[in-house]
Amino acid sequence: MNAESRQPTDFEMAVYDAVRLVPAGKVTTYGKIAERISRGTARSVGTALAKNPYAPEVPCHRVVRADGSLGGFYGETSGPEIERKEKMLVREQVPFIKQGKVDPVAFY
DNA sequence: GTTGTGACGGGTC
DNA sequence: CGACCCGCCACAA
Repeated sequence: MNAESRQPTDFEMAVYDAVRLVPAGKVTTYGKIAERISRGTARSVGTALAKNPYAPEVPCHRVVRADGSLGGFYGETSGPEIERKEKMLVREQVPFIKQGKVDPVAFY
């Protein structure tokens, strides 16, 4: 195994586990994940997902920011990956207020 | 133990 | 609306 890759910590495992519980057609926020696992905050959750070694096994694309913006995808805060993320959500019938913004009613 | 970084959140201007 | 600032927690060097 490469020295660059490391094993996920208990906190990160808890984050990935919580994200897996998010059903298709719904989204959740980084803060909600933090509250659900009762560990850390949106910051730490975002950092953990950024390293997400379980993608796409873990539907990290269903995790968005509290303001409805998509946040990031595959370590990219913007770019073609983000557009792909939005496409995936639309494909799962997730309601959008406008391009790049998810409807808060879809928050799980 | 200290410092810097990050896919955040809320508040202020 | 956007831009800016501060606080928050977890992690690596």
